[in-house]
Amino acid sequence: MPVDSGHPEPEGSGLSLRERKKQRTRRVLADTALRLFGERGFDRVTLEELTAHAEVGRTTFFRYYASKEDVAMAAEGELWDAYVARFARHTGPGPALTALRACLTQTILAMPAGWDRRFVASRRLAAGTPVLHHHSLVSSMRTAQRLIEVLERRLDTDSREDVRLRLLGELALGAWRCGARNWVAGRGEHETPVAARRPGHGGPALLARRVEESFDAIPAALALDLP
Amino acid sequence: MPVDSGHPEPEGSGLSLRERKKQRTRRVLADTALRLFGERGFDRVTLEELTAHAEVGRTTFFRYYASKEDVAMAAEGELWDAYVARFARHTGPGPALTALRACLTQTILAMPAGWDRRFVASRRLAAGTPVLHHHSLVSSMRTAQRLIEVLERRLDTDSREDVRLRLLGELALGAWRCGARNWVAGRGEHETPVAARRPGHGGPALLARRVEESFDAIPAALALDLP
DNA sequence: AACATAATGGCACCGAGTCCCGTTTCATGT
DNA sequence: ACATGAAACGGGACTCGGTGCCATTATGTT
Repeated sequence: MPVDSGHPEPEGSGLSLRERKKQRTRRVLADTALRLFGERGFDRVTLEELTAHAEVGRTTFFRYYASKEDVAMAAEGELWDAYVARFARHTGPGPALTALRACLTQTILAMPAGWDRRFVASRRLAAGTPVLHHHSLVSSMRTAQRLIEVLERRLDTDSREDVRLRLLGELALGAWRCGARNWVAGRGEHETPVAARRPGHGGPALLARRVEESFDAIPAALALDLP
Repeated sequence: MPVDSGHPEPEGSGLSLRERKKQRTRRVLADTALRLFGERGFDRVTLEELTAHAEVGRTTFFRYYASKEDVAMAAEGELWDAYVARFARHTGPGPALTALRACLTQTILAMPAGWDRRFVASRRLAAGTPVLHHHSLVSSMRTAQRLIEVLERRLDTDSREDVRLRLLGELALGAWRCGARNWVAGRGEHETPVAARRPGHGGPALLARRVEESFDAIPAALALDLP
């Protein structure tokens, strides 16, 4: 869809009028959703109300988002698309886990301005809404699957032949979940500087840091002893 | 609920008549569900039909299972309950990952007879039904969470303080997912003996073996190199 | 200006899940 | 054996997410 055909509109962001309208509708839906859900709770807002506020028909909504959960967690979806794309582009020898890790932090830091605010709003919703939390888990697992498929192509192997591929994908996203959880909780490895103010949780930089810390902890986790 | 109060029924499995009837209804629902879903597909069977075949009211169904997905994946739920219970009981020093691993394989091997057939039927359904696959992922993630809570109590730590706890929980269930996937696919580390006949997939023993292989592969996965 | 195509939104429909409430079935004490 | 209280049951109405159909409108093209 984002492929450029004839551009009759030299003005704007280089997209056709139709494309710009679609982008705009998509944004309006996501923004209104985050606002309404934040105000009154995910399950106390019906799609009827959401689409009314966004001034689109109910039918149109489903042409932009696959489900009510989907629009609430849109920010996460954008991160995963960017992550998989980056990892697929990434070329270079070295440890696979390091590559997975580097691509993830780079992706986080490269997300467009304002992304972190939308993301943290989603996470806040998910914290109090089981179905949203589930949606988040599933989307991260789907990301692991997509990473594995990239690895399979790169190494020309089947992940059923070599269990290591799947383990790596699972592990990378596991580390992400640890890091993200600690980020929204406002807790760090050692200290949480006062600078980590509530609303933004310190921004993408701190999120990336939390994820790095989780990756760092992997060897120590394997060695953890029970008393 | 399974606590023993006055037992007016010395006959049977040591449960009251009411309790036995409930167990029976629960089984009937799960069995009919697996049969109908297997015959015509998960989303081509309505709850109306399911409850009609099981001869219970629609209302009653939801007193036994939380959702349509839940009854389809009941076998998995039983495994997780048993796993968490065993790990909570498990006492003994040593590497935590080893304990998680041992408890999992022991739990698999200790599941009641016939469990593996129901389980493999569930997995087969899930393979062709996205919502069931999602349900499976979420229930394994919830299990990781429960294991983490056990670890927290054991070590008297918060998993936000010590990222290693969460990483371990994630890793254990990640290894499970790898092993289970290879088991249903009928693929092994090196070879798949002819003995691994289709329907039962070699039974719990082979499943446990696949999971062990996944745990074994963890160090090698961390060291995997990209060309 | 006329045409082709894509997006829109109204409408009817399906089915999962919740709630309420009257009825039935089991457990228990006399 | 029978009465009583509690628990399970099931019918029916309701909400709401999600799908399919189709006429209408808006955009891009010639």
